[in-house]
Amino acid sequence: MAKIKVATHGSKKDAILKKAASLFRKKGFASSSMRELAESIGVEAPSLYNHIGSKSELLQDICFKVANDFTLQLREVESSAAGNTGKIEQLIRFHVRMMLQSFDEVYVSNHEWKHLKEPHLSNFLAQRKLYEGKLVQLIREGITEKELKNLHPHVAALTILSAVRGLEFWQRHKKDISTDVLENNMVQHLLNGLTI
Amino acid sequence: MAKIKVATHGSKKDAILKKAASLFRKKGFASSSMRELAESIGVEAPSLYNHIGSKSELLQDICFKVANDFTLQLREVESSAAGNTGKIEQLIRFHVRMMLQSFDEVYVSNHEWKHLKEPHLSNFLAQRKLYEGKLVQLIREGITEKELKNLHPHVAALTILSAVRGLEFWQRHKKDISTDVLENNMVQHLLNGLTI
DNA sequence: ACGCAAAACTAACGGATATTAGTTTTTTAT
DNA sequence: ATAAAAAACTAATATCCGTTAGTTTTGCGT
Repeated sequence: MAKIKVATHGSKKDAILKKAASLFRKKGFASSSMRELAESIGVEAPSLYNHIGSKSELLQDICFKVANDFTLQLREVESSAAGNTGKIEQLIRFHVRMMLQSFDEVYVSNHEWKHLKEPHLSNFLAQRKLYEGKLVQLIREGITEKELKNLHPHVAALTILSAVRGLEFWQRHKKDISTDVLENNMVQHLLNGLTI
Repeated sequence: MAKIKVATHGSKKDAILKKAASLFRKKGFASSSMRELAESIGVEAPSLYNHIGSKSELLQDICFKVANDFTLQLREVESSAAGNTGKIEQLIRFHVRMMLQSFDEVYVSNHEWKHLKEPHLSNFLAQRKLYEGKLVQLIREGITEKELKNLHPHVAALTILSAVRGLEFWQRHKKDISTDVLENNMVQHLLNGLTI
């Protein structure tokens, strides 16, 4: 009866993916049913299968879209003229923007990846590990070149990645503060510390 | 046939809770079945109900045990003689230790609380909000008293809490580094920053 | 206006789930 | 040793899930 509403320049699958990201974020992948997803779109569950292959495929598409965005940005940062500290700063700012602009998708990618099926699960984890490794290397070089304190590079990388990830809790206060100020605060805290 | 193995000074329910925390962490609450849990203990699923009320109850017990531990520690820190910065440092160190010593439970509390049923869900969130609020207040006072940089207190609190939370990814490297060094690294990074 | 493809629908299947009921075995207390 | 209580078992129920099959409706190109 009802038809799937498509945004301009978006396929029906894209419309489904958007709703799926929202549902998966709110209820978790395993607790979200195709019937619920269909209802949120205004259609019966089997109708979805005219546009998608399976429930798993939705999760894959969401997770890898996010992972690819970050991988792409990392490449861009790496080829920039900035120093190590500057590159790290660029990455922090990108994470902040992504979290605010694609909240549902980033959240799902961060929280629900463990429900990916093989071989996608392994691919995803490998991509994450690669990303993390590159950041560790940036920090390591920063330490070598006396830009950064001599902290354990893995711990520092984890601290940075986790801190930006924590912006998922920021959604409620979104209107209190602009994206710029938020970026600046995170960069200031993570690079220069909290104490005076 | 088989009996539930109980640790010294622990009830059978405690033994179940320990296994449940491990299972829920690995597979997520919604994707963990009572049959799986029973199997990991070496018993049939219905036998569990001689010791517990429901699957939900397991999650509640895990989440509130962790929440209470943190709330209790917060009270202790508040009544200490340390300054604001010192109190924040104590909290960071406690988070690190909790994450390493009660990994499964803290992880489940952090990731699976959304599957709590009312009124427990509301209680849990209220308790978290209270905890977060107290930390924000510590930071606010630190800023007023010129101990801390003038950052947005909410953002700083979120950064700290998220960073320690991120130690869940540290499990793989656990043996690389001692708890003390890890604590020191986190405190140093979050309070004094990464740059020299 | 008409035909065809896209996309909606209804009905249904096989399987998994938490939990209950009822029964048997095991442990504990006297 | 024996009775009572605790805790295991088997069987079963009702519900929900992802997905398929088959059918009807919709909408676009001619």
